[in-house]
Amino acid sequence: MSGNFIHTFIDEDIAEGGAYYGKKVHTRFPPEPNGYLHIGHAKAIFVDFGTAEKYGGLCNLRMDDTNPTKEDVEYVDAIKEDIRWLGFDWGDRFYYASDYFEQMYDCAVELIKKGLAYVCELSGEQMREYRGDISTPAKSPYRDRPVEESLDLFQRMRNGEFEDGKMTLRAKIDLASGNFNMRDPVIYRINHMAHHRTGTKWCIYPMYDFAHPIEDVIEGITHSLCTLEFEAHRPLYDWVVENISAECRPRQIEFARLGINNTVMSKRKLRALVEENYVSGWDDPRMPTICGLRRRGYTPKAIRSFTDQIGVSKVNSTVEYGFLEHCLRDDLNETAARAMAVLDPVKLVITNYPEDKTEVFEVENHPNHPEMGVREVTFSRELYIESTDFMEEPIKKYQRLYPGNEVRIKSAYIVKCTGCKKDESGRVTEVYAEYDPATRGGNTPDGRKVRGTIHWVNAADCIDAELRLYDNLFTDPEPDTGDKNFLDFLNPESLVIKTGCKLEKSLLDAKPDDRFQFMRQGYFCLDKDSSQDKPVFNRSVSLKDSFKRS
RNA sequence: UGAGGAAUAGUGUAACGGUAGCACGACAGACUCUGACUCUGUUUGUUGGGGUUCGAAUCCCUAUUCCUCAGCCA
Repeated sequence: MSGNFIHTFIDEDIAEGGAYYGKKVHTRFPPEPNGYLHIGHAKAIFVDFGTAEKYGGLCNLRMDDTNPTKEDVEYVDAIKEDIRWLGFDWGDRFYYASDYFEQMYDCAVELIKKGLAYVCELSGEQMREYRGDISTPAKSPYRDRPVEESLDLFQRMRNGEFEDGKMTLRAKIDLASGNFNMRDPVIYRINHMAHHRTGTKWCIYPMYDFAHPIEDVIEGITHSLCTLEFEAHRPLYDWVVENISAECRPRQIEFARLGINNTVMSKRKLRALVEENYVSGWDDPRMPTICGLRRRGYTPKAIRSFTDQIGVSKVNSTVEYGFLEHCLRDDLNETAARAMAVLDPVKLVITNYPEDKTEVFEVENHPNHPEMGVREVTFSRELYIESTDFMEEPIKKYQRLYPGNEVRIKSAYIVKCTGCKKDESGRVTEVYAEYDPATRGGNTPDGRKVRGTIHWVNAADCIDAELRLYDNLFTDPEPDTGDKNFLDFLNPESLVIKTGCKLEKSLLDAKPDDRFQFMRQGYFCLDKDSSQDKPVFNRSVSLKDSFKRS
């Protein structure tokens, strides 16, 4: 792994020594349990866990659950499962920010006592009005409230004496700061709502800017890695760490979040896609969620390879979706078993092959990995082949079936095309060919060159299946920038269901985690909807096709 | 016109002040019982303008462009 700017910062910290940084590098991944993890989180997970790993340190998993209005236990388990699936391990360091509420409260009291926080009775509307602007400082008539009074009011806020929004606790910093986050930010608000873990014990909850640095201090985090939008919050982060009784000084470092073209990544939008039924659920194979990618057939290795290679920087960037696909192909090419499947079947009749004869051929499961073994497929007079593997009038450089041309029927025989039959509309219904018995097994004893090899299944001995082919959910590279609305760019062809596909019999034994490469059709995996009666396979990604139809 | 960031090929990402490299893509070719894989080759880049220096992507000045911030969200 090559170094990135975060490593440079950490190296500097280590070089400077100091009481704290002599210890192990300690990071954390702090999702809010209000939705499912997506590929963007995978990058953050890689940065957080990967950085700790690089320095022989530790990374905690922490649920940042300081706002009960949006959070739910349902997400906690899903998040843990996804991270585990990606292959990261937080050991016994799984925490909830809500477990620190008492300590956060104590910190708030400490700030009030130091004259660094006060209870403010401005309403939300008033606060907005009083916030000022670039040239006008903010104001609050409650700023100089005596410490004792704030202490009393804050206690009573906690006791539940006031309704939501009635008052807030604010840090007393700088009402004229050019950084609005420093204009006496709210650090506690009243919210009479049951929290998914603490129930009704609390009716006041700390704000992110106040809670996060405290969480980091409590856990002994050395480097708090987060995304770029928190850059302007760093002065506040540092302010909190400096003004509470902290035993360590975590350093916040920001990096760019992941963007992928033709993809939306915000939880709000993904939720809209799910709730308005544009997709089948959070794990719809078209979703950029971890569970969606998993169902699509992505492997943890491919995702880690992706996050590893896109790099970490402070530049807002958009990675091409094709790069994610490349990473998947790269993995699956080595590990996926080969199998034959015909998506658009047309019958091929070997006219000089006996009608009642059946042969069994052994086919390798992987051309480069003999240790993956072989499987048996049956062969007889009538086969199904891909309709695109025959052209009555071949185009330039076409090397598959056309009258007079020879091709290899994968692992079986070499056949010579003799013609075809068409229906009244001109559609080819059957293709005819003659086989050469001397080429059994697909060999050419006379050394003749046969350019094309096509895949097939035995018409009398195959399974009927449904294949689902996916494309990007959006047709626009940046579906939600400027005045655009991402819903206007939903791709109507993002899911193409192909029924009546003919698969070789061995695929009946497929298991959920198996991955297959269907010759020239891409990589597939069994879908969770699949059953013995109705096998369903998802295409994870297509194969590259350099054949130019001109 | 406030504050904080960022600009390197089509995309992403490297380069103590010392030959601008890597990956993906694209293009061309070789190989092939997958028009895949693999291999070979080609293409394209330091935002503009000054300055310092023997030497600048890197340091300085300046211009331009883009991103983030005025939630009692995170």
